[in-house]
This record gives sequence, C-alpha cells and structure tokens, in this order.
Amino acid sequence: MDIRQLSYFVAVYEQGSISAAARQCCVAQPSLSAALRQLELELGVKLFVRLPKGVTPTEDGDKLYNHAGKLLGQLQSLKASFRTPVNRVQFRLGLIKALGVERMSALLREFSQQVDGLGAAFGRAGRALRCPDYYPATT
Amino acid sequence: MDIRQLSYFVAVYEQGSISAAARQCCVAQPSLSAALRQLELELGVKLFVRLPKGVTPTEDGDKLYNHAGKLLGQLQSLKASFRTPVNRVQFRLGLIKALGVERMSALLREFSQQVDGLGAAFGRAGRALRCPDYYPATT
DNA sequence: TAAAAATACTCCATAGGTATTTTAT
DNA sequence: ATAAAATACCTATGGAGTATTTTTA
Repeated sequence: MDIRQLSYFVAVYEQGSISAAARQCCVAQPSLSAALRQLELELGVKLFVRLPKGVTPTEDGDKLYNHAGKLLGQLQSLKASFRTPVNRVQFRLGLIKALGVERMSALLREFSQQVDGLGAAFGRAGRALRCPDYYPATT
Repeated sequence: MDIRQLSYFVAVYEQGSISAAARQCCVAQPSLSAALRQLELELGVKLFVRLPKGVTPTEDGDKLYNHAGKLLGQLQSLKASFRTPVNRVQFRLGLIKALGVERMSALLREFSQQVDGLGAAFGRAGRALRCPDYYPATT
C-alpha cells in the first residue's frame, strides 16, 4: 500500500467511476484498475462493486475512504509545513502540441533549471508524461 | 514523497546512522542515502548533518520526524483495521542458503499459494529479494 | 447493447544492488 | 586513519501507456 494507490482510490471513490477518476488523475484507465486491484488484493477485501455504469463502494470501501482521507490530509499538512513561502512571481508559459512531448519536456527542463528556485517547486524535472489521448480531461 | 522514503527517514532518525538503518531495513546503504537525498531535495531542507560517525538530525529533521511518526502510525492503524484476525497456525520453515535466491523464492511462492490465506498475509508472493551481504542484519 | 472495467502486451523510469571514492574528525 | 556517507554504474521490477476483450444491468 502506498500514497499513490490511496489517492487513486480516493479519486475513484469520489468520482464513482474508474474512467472518470483516470481523467481526473490524468492517467490511463487500466493504471487505475491495476492500482485498485492491488489494493483489494493486499487488504483482502472488495472495495467497489463493478456496475455497467461506474462503481459503487462496498462497506469496506467506505471504511477505507475515511482512513485514507485522514491520512492524505496529514500528508498534505506535512508538505505544507515544509513548503517555503517564497515570494511568487507570475509568468505565462505557452506550449503547442506540435512541439511533441520529448522536445517540450526538454525545453521545460532547461527552463526550470535556469529559473532559480523553480526546481524546488517542481521537484526534479520530471520524465516526459502525457495525458492519455483516450481520456481527455473533460472532468 | 512516499511511504517508503518516510519510513527510511524514520529508521535513519532512530538509528542515528544511515548504515545502521540500512541493516535494520535490510537494504543497501546507498539506497537509503538516495532516498534521503530525494526527500531533502523535495522538501528543500537538510534533514541531517553528516558526521564521521553517523548523522544527527537538524531542526527540520526533528520536525519531519514528528509528522512522519503520526503519518506512519495512521497507516499502521489503517492496515490493522483491515487485517482479518484469522486463526493463526504456527509452523516452521527451514531454508538453507545453498538453495539460492531464485529457487528459494520459487519454492516460497508455491508454498504460499498452496497454504490458504497465507497469500493475504504476505501480500503477493514477492520478488526475489536478498538482504545485502555487505550489511548483515546485526542490528 | 453500450459504456465501463478488465486483460494482454510493451516500454522505460527508478528502486535497489555492487563496487569504489570521498568525507570528516 | 577509519568508519560512514556519497558517487558511479548496472539490473530488473513494476507503473504507465496502447490496443483489445469482457462484463453487466
């Protein structure tokens, strides 16, 4: 069990649908299905009943949701307590799809390295990630 | 930030040494060093001062330790609330090093699949992991 | 029967290992 | 001088993707 699985679970719980949660989390639907399966396997309980139109939590699902909410909340407060209140500077960043993921990613990496303090906000310059085409972000 | 990093951090904090914590967690010392570096990078603070004989927490290290303790505690209680209080059966399991990790791992996997309910206790039959030779478990 | 979930694969980022060098008192 | 931490490099596990099939009211 890890943070990732729990936050995916929460998203599914709140959306009432794995696909909708996938759109919200900007990951592919099978990734969420897999995470959910792991969680159910580890806990040894079914968390949702699968219906042809989404999912609904079981009693165990409800129970986990309460726990998970508190836990994720605490993680948030932990992060918040360390986030240095830097003086923020507004800027715009234009990106076009035609650039392609890899090149765009490289540009962003270079950019974030040149702007001092941005690295900390982003964490490390990440890998090239794209929101899956199949699941456009129409939350 | 994830559970793994936080529990490694706690181990280092409580042991006062990365190497000692590595022995305790049964992972190699560089793995802990890496996790710690990630955490410090993400939070943007130094968590320990490195001394020739172990490490001592900074003020930020102390702060994180309090948060992390609560968070890990909550995770524990979450797991506990789902751990079905099965009727436990005692048994012994003999293993010899000469078997080799892969074969031993395969045997354990087969074994845990045959014993009903053991899978849940183990989680999924794990990958072949070995406690590094260099860091024998002399906690 | 149609939308959602599950399955079957492929890929690559990264956790973890070994070996070695650097650090700090 | 020496024990601990950091660095360099490699392997392989598994998270995330795409494509497709299966499920269920």
